[in-house]
Amino acid sequence: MLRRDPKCTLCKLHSTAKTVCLLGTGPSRCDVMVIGEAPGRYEDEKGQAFVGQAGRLLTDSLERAGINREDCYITNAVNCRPPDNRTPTKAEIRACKKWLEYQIAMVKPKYVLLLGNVPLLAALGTTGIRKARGKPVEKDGIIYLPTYHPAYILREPGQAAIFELDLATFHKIIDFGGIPEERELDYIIVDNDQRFEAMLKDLRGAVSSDLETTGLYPWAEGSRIVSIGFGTPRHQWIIPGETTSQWTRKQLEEMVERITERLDGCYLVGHNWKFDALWMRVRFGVEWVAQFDTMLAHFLLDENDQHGLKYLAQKFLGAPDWDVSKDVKMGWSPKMAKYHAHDLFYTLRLKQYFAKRLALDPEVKRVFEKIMMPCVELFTNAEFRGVYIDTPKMDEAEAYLRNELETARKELVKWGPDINWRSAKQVAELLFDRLEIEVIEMTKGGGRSVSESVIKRIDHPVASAMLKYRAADKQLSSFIEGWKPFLVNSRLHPSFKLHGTVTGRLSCEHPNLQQVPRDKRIRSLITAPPGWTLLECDLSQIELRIAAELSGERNMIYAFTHGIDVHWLTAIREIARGGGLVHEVMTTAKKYIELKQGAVTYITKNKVDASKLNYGDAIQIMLEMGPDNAASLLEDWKELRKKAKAVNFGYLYGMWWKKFKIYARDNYGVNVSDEQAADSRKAFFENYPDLPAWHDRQRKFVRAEGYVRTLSGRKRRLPQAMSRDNTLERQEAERQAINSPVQSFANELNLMAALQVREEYPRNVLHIVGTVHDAILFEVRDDYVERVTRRVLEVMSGPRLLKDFEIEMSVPIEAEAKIGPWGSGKDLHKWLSQ
DNA sequence: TTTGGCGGCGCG
DNA sequence: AAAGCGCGCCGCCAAA
Repeated sequence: MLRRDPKCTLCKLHSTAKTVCLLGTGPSRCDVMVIGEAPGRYEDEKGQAFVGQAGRLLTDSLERAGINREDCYITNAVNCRPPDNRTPTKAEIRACKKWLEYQIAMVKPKYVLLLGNVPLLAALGTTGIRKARGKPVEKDGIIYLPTYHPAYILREPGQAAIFELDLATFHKIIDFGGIPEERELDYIIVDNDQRFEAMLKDLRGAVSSDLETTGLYPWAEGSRIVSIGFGTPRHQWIIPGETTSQWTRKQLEEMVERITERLDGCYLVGHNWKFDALWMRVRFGVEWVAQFDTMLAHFLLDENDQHGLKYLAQKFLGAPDWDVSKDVKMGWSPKMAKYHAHDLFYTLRLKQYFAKRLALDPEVKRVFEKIMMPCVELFTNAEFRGVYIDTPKMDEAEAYLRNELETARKELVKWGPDINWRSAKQVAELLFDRLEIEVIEMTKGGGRSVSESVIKRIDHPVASAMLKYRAADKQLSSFIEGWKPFLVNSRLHPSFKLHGTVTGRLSCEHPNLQQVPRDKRIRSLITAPPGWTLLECDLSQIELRIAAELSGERNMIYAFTHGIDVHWLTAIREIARGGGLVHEVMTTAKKYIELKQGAVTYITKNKVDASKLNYGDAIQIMLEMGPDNAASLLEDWKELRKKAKAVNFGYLYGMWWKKFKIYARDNYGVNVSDEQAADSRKAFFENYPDLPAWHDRQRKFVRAEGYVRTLSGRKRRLPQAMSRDNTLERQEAERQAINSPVQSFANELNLMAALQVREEYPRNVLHIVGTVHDAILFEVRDDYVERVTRRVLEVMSGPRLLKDFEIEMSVPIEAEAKIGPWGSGKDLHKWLSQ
């Protein structure tokens, strides 16, 4: 056991220090050692190292990096306090080095963190912390990582990020058991049978896999897999693929088959695995299921960051930039093999690291394991199946739209024969310069806006032709022409990105299935092939239900538990308050009573007679009959509900009345006065009095913590909310803190249901072909439509996975089904009676 | 010739 | 003073 020497006289510091030879603290034998500069005033007084402000910062930062201070031996390069807070001199460092060597000999650390220039000089004999920091150095079998001293961070808070990054690097080194970038790859090109057999034997435990391909779209003409790779903790195996002459097609197929068997017992790791799984499915017809996707793991750990493999490897593992040019990646070469080996190597290493990070947050980990990873497989299948397109109908739609476009164009050329009507700039010049129409709005970039909202307000014959042109042009270019390049055997294969949004919703591209117009002419092009039926099931009013659940809003909860449509409730309450539409309310209510052959009973159990109907009762009856009944009696009510829906979402998520004014004008051509608009907002919160407190709770939480969580535990990090000043960014973050848990959980419910339904039916009966935020699209075999529809609605109103997440909802969840071509499907009742 | 920002607009 | 949230795609246009 090492003994300190309070009578040490190796340098002059003993004469001024209160505590002479203040040695370190921590386990006398451990892997990790931290070396600081010298005791400060507080340490000197206390006789204990690293207990001041800088010590606390060190402890916190170590913890954030995943290192427990208790597991480290912490000491200083110089063990007596230099007077006047000066740094130790070189001579003092040299003199005290003996003590440092004793301590190292005792502790026998594998990894040493050097805090600042003084320990850098003491341990490695070099100076220049700015250059040396962040770069690990190996000496006498010990890995040293220099970084700044925490005291420097206290003085220069701007350097905190770098300090944290270095500590993260340090953690990685500990975790990895060495300096990542210095550890050599050991890759083997599988170019003969012996190597293939050796590879199979090596495929056990955690195995990373990755493909190199000729492109991004596996259905494209000439798409091929260039190489198939596997990474183990021992080797990286690269199999020359379809574009090489190393193996015949038959040999490759046999190899893939044997690998498939072997992978059964492995823990398969991929980065954006859906991509690779899809390629293997398309090119070889095999289904390789991964247990860990490093891209999705990082997405859950930081949704605000990028998730590319190279970026992450460099950020977390200190990897070099191993990227090569595009043409190297697309063709087989030794250079490409090495590149491929890097992908495999770092995918496996990232898995080690992210698995530990996920383990620190069990809630997020559960989302990863129970939702994200199962969804990788679900969407691989959805994308592989694709959506079926009614191509003859598509041709008809195209002809119709081309005709529309031409008609509009003929009208437009009367006003500007030489104008490119797709150019906002040229249109603005025509309208506001040549035709001298008054400028109505400016764009964000300072141009004169020619948006739909502006054109609608222009009283000139050119305006209506413009709107017609735009509508036809948009549909034609985005949904007819835009789809053609992706059409393969009458199917589109959109790509769903599980990491596509900060809230956890999916995004979709190539093409985007989630932005298909509701216009039947386009939407109904998506259908099912003969023998199958398209089924769409959506969670009704799901965001409002979740908002009601989270806020505990009494009126919303009442409405949902009593089967009242909340958008309708808002609409009716607004009418009752404003006192408008008296005539319409009375006649609709009367008609309803007559329809019901006399008296009706409404929720308050009062009996109402048509002849003695008063306005208050009429309002109650309107509420009870709901929007569909009302609309069947008077068309106008449909619009009204739509308007209320926008009001609900707008005000719910923090919209201000000024925006409501704009909304009312653009969507309903209603010019609302400032007073009316402000009043409508007030009324909304009077109708739903518990919402403000929920808004406040969310704001307070996000300001204090810098994040919010969904019911499932998924995190939305909003560091901007922690700003001390009430900046625009902070307010934005606060609104996101309100919206995010709602939007996020709505999506998760949808995914939970999709996962369960998929599990319950085999693929010869049902395919999920896509999701649209709160809806699932299926293809169902004709003879199963009724059974499946009933079951899907059941599952969506309470997926089993909620139990795994210990979520109990007091607000009921309901789902609706539409059977038939998308956008023109019928509900089950109508479908059965056809 | 390619890239990125912008305006505009489709969806939940 | 200013205040819904979340996306992708099209074409234009200027810069590289």
